[in-house]
Amino acid sequence: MADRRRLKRSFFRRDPVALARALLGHELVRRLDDGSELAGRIVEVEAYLGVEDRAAHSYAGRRTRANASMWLDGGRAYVYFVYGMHWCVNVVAQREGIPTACLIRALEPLTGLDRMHRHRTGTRPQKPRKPLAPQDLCSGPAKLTQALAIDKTLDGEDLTTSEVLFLRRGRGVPTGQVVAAARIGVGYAGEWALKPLRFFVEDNPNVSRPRRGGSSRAR
DNA sequence: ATGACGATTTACT
DNA sequence: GTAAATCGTCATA
Repeated sequence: MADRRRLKRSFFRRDPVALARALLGHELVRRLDDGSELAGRIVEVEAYLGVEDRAAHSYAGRRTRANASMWLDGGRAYVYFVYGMHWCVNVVAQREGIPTACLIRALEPLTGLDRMHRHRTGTRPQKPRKPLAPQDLCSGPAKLTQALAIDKTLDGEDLTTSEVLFLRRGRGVPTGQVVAAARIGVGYAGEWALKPLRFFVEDNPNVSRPRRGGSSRAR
């Protein structure tokens, strides 16, 4: 198959910080029921370190129906629902039983832009009413799930075998172009909110919040 | 049964 | 800058 570029299990079975950095530059691919393909290059990722990480859903071993996928083997998808209306997608790291993951925060749209645009501006809720520039399609964790039609049905999906959601090897990002900064939206996590666990491609217009930084605002 | 809370986005002052 | 939209899930009772 032309599956040669698909990232395999061994790629994912490493600590979440290493995985987050490694994911930059590779492609997230979504195949729809009608066979069309939507794809984007990963330009922003956050690492969630598991039971010790107060910002992680799996903090202190807290295990629920909603976050159960975090305990799956590396290379699975963890899709969760937030704020009553948005879905976000993670790539699970390490191995079964170790609940660490990487949140995909932004993509550089590559293929299927028109379809992405329709997904982003379709009927409510919380969707823009005006035409969007390419850099508005996938420049945020819930924007990209809208654009790629990712929701609960893909929670737990095995990215190493799935026909509808997977990762494809892309052009890597030079270390010098990777910026580390504090994670977004986790102000409740105390000092864990300050750690530089967010990684993005410098000067890429698709990054959700380009600013560098070591601090984050408390809620 | 009820209440509080988000790993966000958009629109508006 | 701030506020509203919106609801599944979990903790408490």
